[in-house]
Amino acid sequence: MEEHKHVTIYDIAKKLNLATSTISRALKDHHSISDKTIKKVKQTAKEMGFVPNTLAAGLRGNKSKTIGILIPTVTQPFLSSLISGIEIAARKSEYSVIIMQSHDSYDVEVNLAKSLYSNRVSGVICSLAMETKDTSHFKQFSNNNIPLVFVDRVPRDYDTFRVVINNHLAGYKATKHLIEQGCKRIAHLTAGSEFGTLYNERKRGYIDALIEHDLPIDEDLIISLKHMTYEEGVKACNHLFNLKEAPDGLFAPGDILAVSAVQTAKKRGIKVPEDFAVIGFNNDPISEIIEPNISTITHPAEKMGKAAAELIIKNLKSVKDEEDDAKEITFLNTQVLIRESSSRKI
Amino acid sequence: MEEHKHVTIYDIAKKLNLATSTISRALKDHHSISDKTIKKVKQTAKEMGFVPNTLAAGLRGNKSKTIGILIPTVTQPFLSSLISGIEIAARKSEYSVIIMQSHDSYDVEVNLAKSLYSNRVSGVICSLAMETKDTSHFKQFSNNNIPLVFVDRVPRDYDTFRVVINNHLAGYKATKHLIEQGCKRIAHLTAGSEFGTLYNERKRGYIDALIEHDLPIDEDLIISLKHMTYEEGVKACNHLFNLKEAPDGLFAPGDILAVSAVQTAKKRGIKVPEDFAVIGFNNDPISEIIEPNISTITHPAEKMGKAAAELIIKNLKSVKDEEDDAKEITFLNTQVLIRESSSRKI
DNA sequence: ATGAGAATCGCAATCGGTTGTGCTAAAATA
DNA sequence: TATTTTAGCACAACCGATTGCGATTCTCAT
Repeated sequence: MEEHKHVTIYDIAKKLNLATSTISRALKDHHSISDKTIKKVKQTAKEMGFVPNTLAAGLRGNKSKTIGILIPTVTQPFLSSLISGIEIAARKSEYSVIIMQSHDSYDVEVNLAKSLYSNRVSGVICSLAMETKDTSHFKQFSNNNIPLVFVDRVPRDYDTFRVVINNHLAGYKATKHLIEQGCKRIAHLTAGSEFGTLYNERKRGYIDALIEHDLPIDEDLIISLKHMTYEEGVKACNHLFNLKEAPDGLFAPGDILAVSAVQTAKKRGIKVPEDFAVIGFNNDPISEIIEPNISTITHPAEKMGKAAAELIIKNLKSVKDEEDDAKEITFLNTQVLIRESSSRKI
Repeated sequence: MEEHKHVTIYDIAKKLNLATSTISRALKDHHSISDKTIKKVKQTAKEMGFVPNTLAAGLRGNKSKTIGILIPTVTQPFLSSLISGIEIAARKSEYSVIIMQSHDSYDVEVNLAKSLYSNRVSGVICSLAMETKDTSHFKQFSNNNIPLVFVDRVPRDYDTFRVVINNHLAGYKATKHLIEQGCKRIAHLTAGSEFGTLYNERKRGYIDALIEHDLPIDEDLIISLKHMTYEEGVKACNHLFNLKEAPDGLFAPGDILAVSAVQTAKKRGIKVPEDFAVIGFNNDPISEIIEPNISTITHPAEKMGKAAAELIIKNLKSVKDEEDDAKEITFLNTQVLIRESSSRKI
């Protein structure tokens, strides 16, 4: 197999009898290069099939026009949509995207963070692993002016960019909706001992809604899960239905859990939404296909990804404009989508 | 903000009064370095917080320990699972994964291929865009000994690695299953004017099964879609149900289409599977959650991703072992999962 | 025509590992 | 003791683009 040698700016320089510096500048429309030189350089660059070597540029500038994504997994609808949003926004500014999965493991996350740093990514977008209770492995980015954005599962105490929704408000709205449908004993699933704020906030919203409507808070109706999976959802729901005083509603902080609840209820002959109203979270594709389709809270995954990527890129451009108020939390709106699983015809 | 300077092998060398070459070799257990030197170097490297600069290494060796993924989108269950498999296998060998979405556009795919090349990826894994009818933009990889693996949506005529299932056999098995359930008029959805082989193969399997069982091939029952979406599925199914002689079964080459078929049927009062049996493809999560849950063909996405990544990594290691029979098509097994949407109690 | 200033372009260092080659000292063999 | 090996490490070129600074050429105005 023949070894095609890569075409470099040196080759172009030699062919045109110019200095490599001129080539380099011409290729990026530097003002100190004449228009005709620029045109000539670009022309022959194309003819020779020149493709810039990102690595060389990255080494020199100590950055790689690459955004690192560090998330639990890529297979959850919310996260794959997030990735999509990031990728689209990044590409628009000619950034590449490199992806790593923590699988919700703290140790893995620590390793991958180092690997991202090793790759000299220009910025990092992260949604924390379930296990993570300490974020010191992100200091290497902060310490080196590598913009860091946490999305969705954000740490409680790290002073950096965040892109989140108002989880408290969302939890409140979801619960209030159920109350308005006549539910008196609303159950809630949440994450056990969480370091981040996401599920805690939703739970707070749930509790505040109950309080506001003079409903009692029954700890028996609040179940902590280790993982947000279908199986754990089924287990929790069966537990709930076996209570002496079973719930008549459920706010699940994820659509998969809502699906498991609806199906577990049906299996036991419990009518949804008449006997048991359910609202989920995220507006996953499945929520509107399942029967009954599931009320949920919208979660603008792609928009959040776009916002996160743009935060990084903007911050990278304006190195000198110290003015722009960094470290800012971005809130985005969410809506209650009322569908069959919670609309009682009262 | 303080500018932490990166620790380099030069810093380590200075501190230990050794040459940088010794540090470099020691860090990767080169045989020409004594054990105690290795130990000492690794020790102080850790103490000083040394993190290797991937870009520098990549520039020197003209490769980046990175695998590029070029696929239509990351939000389809099959593709996100594929990514997951690739990422896991890649990480095991300390490769990173960089992802790009063609959004089924040929022009975008061409651009992204160039970008991957510019990033000096070690290898490329690609599932072709729907639009793509020409693969000359992949020659840059082949010409430079960058391993290229096509997965699932593979080109018809490119001599390189492939990871696919036996689509003909799968289509045959799916159709045969419907026939065995008593279906006489089985419809089929497929992709219009496809350059690749995927949907054509499934269709061939469908036709061969019909022929083998002496069933007529009715072109009215075969509909070409432009995109494999829920909406197009609904449209196509409504068309089918409006035929004078409506079908009594459907082989859909994707679970989303199967879902759309089942729901369209239900909406029209057509009983599934009694009046209309359906089998999908891929075993997407939704297929077993929907009611009735949907018979389907398994498609081992993660395993295929793993296989593709391993193909690349193995091929990269053995540069000299010209022996290993490259350019080999990997076939993987698939199964018919019989669920409610197609099991008639005959 | 000539000097000031602007417009262009070249030189060479630099980023941080990698690796072929060569040198030196210690270990092995004669 | 003399000589051949071998282990252990140092030198320096190299990958390809970037960029500060200096040098040269060109443009007008005087």
